[in-house]
Amino acid sequence: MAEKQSNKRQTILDASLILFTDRGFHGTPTSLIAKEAGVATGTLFHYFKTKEELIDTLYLEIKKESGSVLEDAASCGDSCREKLDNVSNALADWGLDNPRKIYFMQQFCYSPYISSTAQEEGVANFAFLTDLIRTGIKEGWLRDYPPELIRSIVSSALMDSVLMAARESDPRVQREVLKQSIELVLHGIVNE
Amino acid sequence: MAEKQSNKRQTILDASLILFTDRGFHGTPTSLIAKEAGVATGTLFHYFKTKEELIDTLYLEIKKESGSVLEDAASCGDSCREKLDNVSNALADWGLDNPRKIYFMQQFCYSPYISSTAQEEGVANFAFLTDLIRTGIKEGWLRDYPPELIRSIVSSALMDSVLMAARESDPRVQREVLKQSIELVLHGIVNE
Amino acid sequence: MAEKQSNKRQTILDASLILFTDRGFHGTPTSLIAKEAGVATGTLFHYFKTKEELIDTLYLEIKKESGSVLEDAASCGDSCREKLDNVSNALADWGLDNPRKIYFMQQFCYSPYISSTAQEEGVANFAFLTDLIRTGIKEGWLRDYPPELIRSIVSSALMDSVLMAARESDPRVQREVLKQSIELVLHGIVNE
Amino acid sequence: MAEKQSNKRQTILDASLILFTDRGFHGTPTSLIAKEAGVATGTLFHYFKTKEELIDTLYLEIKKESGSVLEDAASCGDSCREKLDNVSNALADWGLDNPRKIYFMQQFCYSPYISSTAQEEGVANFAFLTDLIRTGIKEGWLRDYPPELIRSIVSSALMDSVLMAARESDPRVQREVLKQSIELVLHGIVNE
DNA sequence: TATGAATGAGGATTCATTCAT
DNA sequence: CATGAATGAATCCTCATTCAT
Repeated sequence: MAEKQSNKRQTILDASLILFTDRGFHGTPTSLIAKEAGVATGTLFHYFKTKEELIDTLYLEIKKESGSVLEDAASCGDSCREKLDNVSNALADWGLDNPRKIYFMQQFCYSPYISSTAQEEGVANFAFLTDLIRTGIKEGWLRDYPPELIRSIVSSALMDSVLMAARESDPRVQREVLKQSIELVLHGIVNE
Repeated sequence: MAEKQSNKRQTILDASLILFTDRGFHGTPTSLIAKEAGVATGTLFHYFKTKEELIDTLYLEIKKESGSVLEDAASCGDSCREKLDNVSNALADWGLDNPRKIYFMQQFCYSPYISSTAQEEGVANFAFLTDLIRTGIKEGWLRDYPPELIRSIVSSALMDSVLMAARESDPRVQREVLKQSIELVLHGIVNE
Repeated sequence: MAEKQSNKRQTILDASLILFTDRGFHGTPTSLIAKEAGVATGTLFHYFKTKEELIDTLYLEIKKESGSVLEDAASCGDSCREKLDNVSNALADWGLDNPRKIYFMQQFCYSPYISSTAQEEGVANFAFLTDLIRTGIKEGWLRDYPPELIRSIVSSALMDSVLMAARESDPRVQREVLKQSIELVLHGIVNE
Repeated sequence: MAEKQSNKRQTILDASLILFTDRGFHGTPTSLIAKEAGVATGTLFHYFKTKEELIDTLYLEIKKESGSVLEDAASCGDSCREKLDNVSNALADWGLDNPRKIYFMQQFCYSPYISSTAQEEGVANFAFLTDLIRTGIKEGWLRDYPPELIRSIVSSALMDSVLMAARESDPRVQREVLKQSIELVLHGIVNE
């Protein structure tokens, strides 16, 4: 009932994620995306006016998805501290399930390929994190540093760690690597 | 006196760094690099067999330069702790002086555009950092976590911070941002 | 009515034959072929993945056409001797009508430009000739020499003669030259 | 005393013959010729003003060499008939010793790459053959056909045969193939 | 003579995008 | 909605040739 929209659109986005992370933007012709998605080249341009729009869309959808995953995690905690722990763990879980999405964000977040408007829109999905940090500082258990800076450091360190962990083959090792990363990073920002 | 060798090679590398960080690999035709460097297109290919070789070379030279800057800083400290501080500060200083080089490394370090052999060669320049960390752990003042993981977290967090800082216009603010970042990051990895 | 398939492919092949025989492979840019054929450069590469594939295709189509012309001629004779005469005359007729095709084959048959697989495929179209010669030898009226050798000598001599004849302007002279060539060549291979 | 001219010129011509027959004109950059010849690119252009001049020169030298080999052979016979036999055998001998030179002539004699003046000059070296044939016709033992046509047929058939023979590995087989070819071809042009 | 760095016009090929069906 | 043939501007790279040393 709800999922009316042709599934071709999603098929194209799925194929794009794989191809872009494997071969980069430039290394991925639209014709190849269409072929892998099993549609005609013209069809791709029905759903996305240009290649850039396709890229932006994919970027935003991933940003949105990860943002809401983390926001859900935050809402499941009672204390602010607990919320931050939940968020960290949720990022680890989701990242290990979706390493390509993490890779995509890391690889291209500063890329000139992504339009700056998409860039800004994407970042907006994580505004709640800054708020969370701000609260933690007020409560005194987070060190008193610029919330934006804390958020930036935490997220870049954790995203990189997810990528490191994803390179391990044993899931137990993956989880261990991320657990340690979280400990290291959070230890840096809490008092005591 | 001594540096006879044609400077065109270096001119091409310099122009490439600016163009690549402004416009990305794909957005930078070799013809434009040649034009900006003030040489003929053929000359570019005289020094670099392909565009990819140019990219790899630039990547490796930057990795090498930054590696040796940090290594020099490390050698100027007496204690291991002092060495680590010096390295952190050196990264901040060099990064603020060469934000494009940081940007280049961040933007492309996982990029499919850079050959994996160049990737590996580049990483080798930072092996001494892992050793330094290992020593710190043995001495007891660094927390006992996998040295590779610590190095990865510190470097990704600091490089990101350099980029944040570089966006500030006031040099004083830039230095302050980086000072805070170093405090946050190091606090995460030392005991107590 | 039936030939729906875009005729652009054939247009490109036709233009190629003229240009290649006039200017050689190297002297014929793909852009010029496209222009003469009245299509966009991209279209040429839509039908032929590379310039070499275009060349191979043209070579093979000509070999196939000439092969089937000669085979048809052979099938129209009662005796083996008659078949051989028919084949010789058919080569003369077809050659005078299509001197460029003869020229193309002569000029490039051993050329490094044509892939060796195309080379072999092309030769296969004339296998029936060797069989014909073999029969003639068994019947006793052809001299007992290696059939392959006979075929090679006859065809190289006649093809060259077609080219000589084609240089004459008067069709009557052309026919006379070829009649004489056939007499000379066949006289060399028959007994008595 | 006599061989003053720098041997580099000859070295370049030697390298050219090998490269041109292996890779064709277009597939052989002047830089590669220079490298194989062990000289600088500039040196090549000291001896040959352009690439075309190099090609023409090589073509003419080969034509001249083969022409004089055949002319020498002709001069060693008493009767006209004997001369023709000697010429045929000399072509076979020289061809087997220099298959690349035969190949070069065959591959490129009609090529648009060779200037038409070089073409004509080259053919001039074989004028004596036409005279020889003309004499043979007058003497009555050669069939009365246009001498030019006879010469053309004989030479194209024999050159092709040399190439066929050269593909054989056993020298004995090579000689046998050529002996048979000569028998076939000459049988076509003599009376009786 | 000999060198080889430098040149830049030219050429094969790619690919985002359109549009008639 | 869907198709895929057609387009042609744009790009990477080659290579004959020059010239300062």
